[in-house]
Amino acid sequence: MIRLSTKGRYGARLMLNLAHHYKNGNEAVILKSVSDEEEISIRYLEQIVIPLKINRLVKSIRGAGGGYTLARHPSKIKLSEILHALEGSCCLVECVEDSDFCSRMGICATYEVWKKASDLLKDYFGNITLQDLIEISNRKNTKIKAKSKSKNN
Amino acid sequence: MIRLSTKGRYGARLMLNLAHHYKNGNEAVILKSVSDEEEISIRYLEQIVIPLKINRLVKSIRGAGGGYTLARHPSKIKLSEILHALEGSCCLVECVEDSDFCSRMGICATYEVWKKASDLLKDYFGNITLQDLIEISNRKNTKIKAKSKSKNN
DNA sequence: CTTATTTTAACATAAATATATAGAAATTAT
DNA sequence: ATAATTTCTATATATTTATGTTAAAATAAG
Repeated sequence: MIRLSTKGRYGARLMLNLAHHYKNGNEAVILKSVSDEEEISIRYLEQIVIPLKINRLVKSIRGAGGGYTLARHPSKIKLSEILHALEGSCCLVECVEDSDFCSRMGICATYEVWKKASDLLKDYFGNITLQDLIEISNRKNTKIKAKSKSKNN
Repeated sequence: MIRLSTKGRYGARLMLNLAHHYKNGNEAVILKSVSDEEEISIRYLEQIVIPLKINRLVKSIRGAGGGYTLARHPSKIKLSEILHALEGSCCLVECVEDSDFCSRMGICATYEVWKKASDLLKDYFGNITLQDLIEISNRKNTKIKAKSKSKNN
């Protein structure tokens, strides 16, 4: 499949969840709370958060009262950075980033196509920040609220 | 990873190989020859060719003198059709095609983003035919020939 | 200062899926 | 019949996805 791995998808949701809690002085959020809200196994979240920390997208605070926070303002974190941290790259096929991966690069017509498709995605994800996701999320939520309100009337 | 599976990649190369042999009355090509030329395990090609046949992108001719041929002219076969046959879908994440996949669709901001990214890819692959790949391939080859020629002079 | 609690961090393991190989039966041309 | 080739089924290996267990660090309470 052309598929974004669960790491990339769950990681994006983890980051968006932290972004939602970013206001109010950016208090630390524990993974248990993310796990409950996003319905993702806490054990799996623990693994996902490691590369995010290594790539300085989140900060960790250990011990009681600790948790995780975004390392920067949501508007300063691009989706492409998150995916890059979690997927190792943002490209569709390995041969696009690692020229040693396949010796046929020079003659392979499909290489050109995968390359351009990867660039399309990279551009797209490079222009979306967590702030954008928050706004999309808010729009969706207010729509839902409006709907359920009109139902009751 | 955001990754095209080997099925998709190998399948595209298999189809491109058949397309290269399409001229001359579209003679049948045996998988052994594809395997040798593309350096892909023949056993694996056997598995990959089945969905291509089911989706009527190739025709099979059994027995001695048999092999596989394209079902239509290369200009009439889109890359998106090949990927769809092999990947089941052309989308980045399952929730985009299968609304039962995730109950959070209504509130999930990331859904919107994966959806648009999937559409980007779908559009891109929907506008590339095997004929286009042949032309890219020819351009690449003549360039290589020109280079090795100038090296000798 | 000691102990208990909260939380991250690290390591190990299990389950599911994707990738790849192997053997042999079925079909067809000669 | 015989050789060439697809087709089917089984199996092996690697990678991804997910869970479980324990250790380490920081804080809070007494």
